Amino acid sequence: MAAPEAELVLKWEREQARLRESVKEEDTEDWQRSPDFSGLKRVGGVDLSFIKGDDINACAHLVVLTYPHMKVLYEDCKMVTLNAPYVAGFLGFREAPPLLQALEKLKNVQPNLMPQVLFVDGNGLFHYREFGLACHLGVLSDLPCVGVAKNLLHVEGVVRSEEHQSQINALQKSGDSFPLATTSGRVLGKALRSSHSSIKPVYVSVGHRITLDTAVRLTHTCCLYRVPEPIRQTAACDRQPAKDMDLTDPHSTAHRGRKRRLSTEHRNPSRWLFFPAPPQ
DNA sequence: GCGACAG
DNA sequence: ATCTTGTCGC
Repeated sequence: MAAPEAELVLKWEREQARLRESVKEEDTEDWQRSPDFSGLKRVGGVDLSFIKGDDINACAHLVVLTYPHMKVLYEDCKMVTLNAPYVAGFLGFREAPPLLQALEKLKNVQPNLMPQVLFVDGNGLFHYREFGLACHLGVLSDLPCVGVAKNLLHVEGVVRSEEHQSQINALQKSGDSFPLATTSGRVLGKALRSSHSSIKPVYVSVGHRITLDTAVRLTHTCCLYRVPEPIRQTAACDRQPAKDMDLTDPHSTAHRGRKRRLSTEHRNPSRWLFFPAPPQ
């Protein structure tokens, strides 16, 4: 946990400022304008998973699901060695490279399965310099991206205060949200109650080529549980059982998530709004 | 000045 | 990020 090199941080800040100019905060796709997202067929999710005492080796995951049914179309996980340390505010420099490689591989083996939008585990514009991991991946891949963080990053005045907690308490039902505004008034993201069964919100922000309202609406429709399915399925690396305890094997039990189970009993009720199924 | 701070 | 164990409820 050595202090990050000041010189490196300065270089990273310049790079973020440069790439920030390419972020598109508008809905660039037709399906984004549609009330029910008709035309949207594939949603992707990316994430990195680690093992207890090792923070330089990780498993890079990429999954592509059907929309709106959230069935797995493609999944890939690969062991990678990271070159940058974790420094809050600079996640992109650590995680973007291997995730971009996974997208590149998909483009080569199954270009027809390229997702139309990518869910990223982390923030987008809701960031110190308005350039979180979701923006980083968005700009470098030019794919529409949505940032979804499970924990609150302390950005310009937005902190875990009593005020913030009371706003969370006011989120009555799945789909409710409140804006995350800077001291200067700019709304950088929204806290969304993504499912009926979880009180803890998820923090949604624009990554690239999408509007904040569209990002929040889309995130809500992709949630069966608190975490959007594309990101959640990323942890389900439950395929062939590992032969030995080989940590370089992405299929090792150390990287294996829980099994998939999509029994209707556990689904998010408000999600039925988008299906020809029973209400509440 | 010190601490807080996505994954 | 990751570890940790059971428990209560639909």
